[in-house]
Amino acid sequence: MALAKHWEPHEHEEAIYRRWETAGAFVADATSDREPFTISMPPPNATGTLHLGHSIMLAIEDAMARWKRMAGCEVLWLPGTDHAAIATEAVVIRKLQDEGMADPRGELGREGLVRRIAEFVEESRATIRSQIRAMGSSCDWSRERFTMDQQLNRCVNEVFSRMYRDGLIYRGPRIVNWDPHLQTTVSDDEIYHETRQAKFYTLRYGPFLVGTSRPETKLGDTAVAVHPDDERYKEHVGKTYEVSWPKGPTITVKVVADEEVDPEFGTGCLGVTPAHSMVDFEIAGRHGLAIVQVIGEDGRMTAAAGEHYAGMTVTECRTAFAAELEAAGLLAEVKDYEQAISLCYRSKMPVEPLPKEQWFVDVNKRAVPWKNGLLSLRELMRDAVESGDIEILPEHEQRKYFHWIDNLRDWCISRQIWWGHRIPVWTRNGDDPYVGHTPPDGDGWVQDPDTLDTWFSSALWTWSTLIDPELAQDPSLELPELLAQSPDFQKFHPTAVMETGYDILFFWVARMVLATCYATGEVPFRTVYLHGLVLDRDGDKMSKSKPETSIDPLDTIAEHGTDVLRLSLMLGNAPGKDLKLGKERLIGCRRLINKLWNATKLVLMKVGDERPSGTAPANVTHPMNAWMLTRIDGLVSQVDARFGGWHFGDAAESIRASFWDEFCDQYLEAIKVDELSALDETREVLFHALLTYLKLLHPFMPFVTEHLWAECGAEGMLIRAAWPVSAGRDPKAVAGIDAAVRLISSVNRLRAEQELEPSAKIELTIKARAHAGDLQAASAVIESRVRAASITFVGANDALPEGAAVAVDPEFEAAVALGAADREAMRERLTKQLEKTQKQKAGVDARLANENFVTRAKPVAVERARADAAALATTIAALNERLAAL
RNA sequence: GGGCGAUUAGCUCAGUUGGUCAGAGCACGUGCUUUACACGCACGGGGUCGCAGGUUCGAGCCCUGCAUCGCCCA
Repeated sequence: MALAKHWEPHEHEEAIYRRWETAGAFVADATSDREPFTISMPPPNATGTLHLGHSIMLAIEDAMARWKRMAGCEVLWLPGTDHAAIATEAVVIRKLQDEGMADPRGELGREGLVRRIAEFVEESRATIRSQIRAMGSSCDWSRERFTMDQQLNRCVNEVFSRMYRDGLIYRGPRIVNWDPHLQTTVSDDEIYHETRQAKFYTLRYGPFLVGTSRPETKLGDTAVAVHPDDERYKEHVGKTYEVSWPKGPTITVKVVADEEVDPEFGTGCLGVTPAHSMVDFEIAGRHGLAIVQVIGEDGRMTAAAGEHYAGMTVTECRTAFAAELEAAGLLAEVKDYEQAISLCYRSKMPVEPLPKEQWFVDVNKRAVPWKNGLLSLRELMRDAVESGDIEILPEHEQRKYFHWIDNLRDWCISRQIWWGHRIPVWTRNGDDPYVGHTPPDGDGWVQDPDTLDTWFSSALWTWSTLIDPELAQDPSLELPELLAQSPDFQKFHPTAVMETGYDILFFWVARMVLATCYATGEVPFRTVYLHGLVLDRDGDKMSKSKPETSIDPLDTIAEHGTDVLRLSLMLGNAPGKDLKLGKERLIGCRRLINKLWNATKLVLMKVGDERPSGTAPANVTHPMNAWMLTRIDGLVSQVDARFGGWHFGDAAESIRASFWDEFCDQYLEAIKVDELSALDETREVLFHALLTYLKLLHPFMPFVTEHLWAECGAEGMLIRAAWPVSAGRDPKAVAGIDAAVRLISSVNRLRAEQELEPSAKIELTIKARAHAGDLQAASAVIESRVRAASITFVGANDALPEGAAVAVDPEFEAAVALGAADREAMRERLTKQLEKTQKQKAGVDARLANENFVTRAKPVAVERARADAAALATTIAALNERLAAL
């Protein structure tokens, strides 16, 4: 039965996916002898919906997985979802509030709220699951994981406990980023900066002038710092002053000398507010200064700010305090200023630096055994990449990684929210804290109320997902035993590739390196492939406020099908490169799929109901067939090389180019000639070529290729077909057909130039300087492609017909005998070609005349130049002859 | 302020170790109901490779400076 007119994705995609799944095509076998290839899918938020960031991730990873699977690897692509602590808790609380619950935390209590969140997550997780399926993802659903699964919790507790015992986790007061809106700390990487128009105030401050953009914090100052070499203030260093603010309080400030102070900035005096600035906190630590907290966790001024200000919000206090300073004549100057403020990624609200008792990961303590030494976590992260154990692509991201490591501070891992892995620490009056993966024996123990940063559990993702869930329930097993006895971990870890967006390198990738090297002694992955952002056609971030350029993956799938979306994300895709995606691009991809569809239709018609084997025939007689086999062969090598170098966009592009230009435009047109299509070998080559293109394209457009594979009646499912292998055919052996292709093109150019009627048949004469045999063998093809009534071959030294339009090539001349030839047009073109050729020859000659070139350039280059000069000379002679004949 | 990039045809981008490297797709122009495909076919026009120096026999490619744009960090 003939193929339908067009590919209708919606009629087939779901059924095809179900066929793959039912056949178990995605399931990895931990007991196989095949080489493992593992990808841990970066887990989307369990409550999220598919966006283009997910789509590009899934498209790339699925292409990797399908390619490696066809190439014979035991592929495990492990899917999962993330509990996304802060985001999810906030969403559920808002939902409950919308439903009329004023204070969900207070009304439900901890257990109640966590249960509600868990229920919500469970329900909404189905959405993202089905969307990952809709993308065609060939991931192993039997191994799906969730970051809050039992065995993942076990791993989290194990790692926390071990780090605590090794002294790598400590509890201590430090300045943290406090989000008063979400009522939790956030890590350094969860904040971003924005510049806003603000005022810069300079206040009279005892004997000093001190500048600040946040005058309200000055209520909590305990020192004035100056640079040790600053002569202006030398006499003050070491003294203590009392500063009385108009409405209180009176603060006591010590004058200290500290290198950190920039004497050029402002007045060179820095009011030190240890409680509300990271830098000041460190200065305070160096000089043993008091810490006075004047801003509370609710974002309001504390009692320490004095009775007058206590209870005001920060903004209210700033206004009030500035006004009172001015009234008292203590405000020396106010100017406009671009202030960089810190905002929380989640809430988009300003974060307050506050001193707080929190859990931290110490990145500087040398306590990790690694390669015969004892390293700090910072050094460990550096070594894993520096040593080449982990490769980061694109390479320049590696430099950013090192830069980030150099500036890394201890990692605050505790969060004041309820949805997440609870910190496995229990305390009891008078006892030392108990830290472990199970609660302690005895009564009266209270577990730390905080939960861990989501990234702490995601940091274990590559291996905690491979721990056997049954074994994880046995508390008597130590972590090394759990690892040793989990078949999946043994077979599939370290993973091969971590494929994710470059925007997540520090949040996640670096932390996986840290936690995994520490806990398992193995790197989490060999290669980090970082893809770019998907932007709109103008190069801006996609945004709902720009609907005309915004593209939604689900809409695109509905409108064009999944293959179109995937291909549009893969063509032109290179590591680290942002991708501009517009509607035009989608249309372009749809065209390729349509072309594939129709080419298959033609091949099936030509091949007939009795299908050939699909393998390449061992021997072919017709040069056109040899040419096609050679082209396919070269393509396979090229695609392998590009896949191997992770250049997916280039791989897709080379397949597209070969398929369209060589297979469709040349070969499929050629086989319309009966003489060729009547050959059995042609049917075999046709079918073999088509199946090979289907295989090569499968990682990029799995649905339509799988469908066409079935339409071809090929064996089994394409997803399990063997990846093509190049036979290493010599392209020089088919140069004759390359010449024929050029000849067809030049004759058609003559036709256009002479403005021949499309239906007019021509009399063609060919003078072959090379490949005469192949050109003659292909004469029927040439005849059909250029619409010739007849072709006459003449010897290399014979004359061409008088008054004919002629095309000149280094290897042939082609003459179209036509009475009405437009001599002027032809003279013009030949002259133009002659000028161009002469210019080229002059360039080559000049090089060859240069003694330095001949003696100093690589011999290969010189030889090539000589060959070029000879070929150009032949062409020039022929062109001159043609012009003279006119 | 520190770091990382980018700048090649109207647009999106290829150009691997310096030597036919000035290319592709889209868009554009002309012609075509050629028996798979107008989501097509044939043919064509279009760029002093951001600017200025330098290295070299030779630079889109290497080096230096500048300009413009983008991202990350402070």
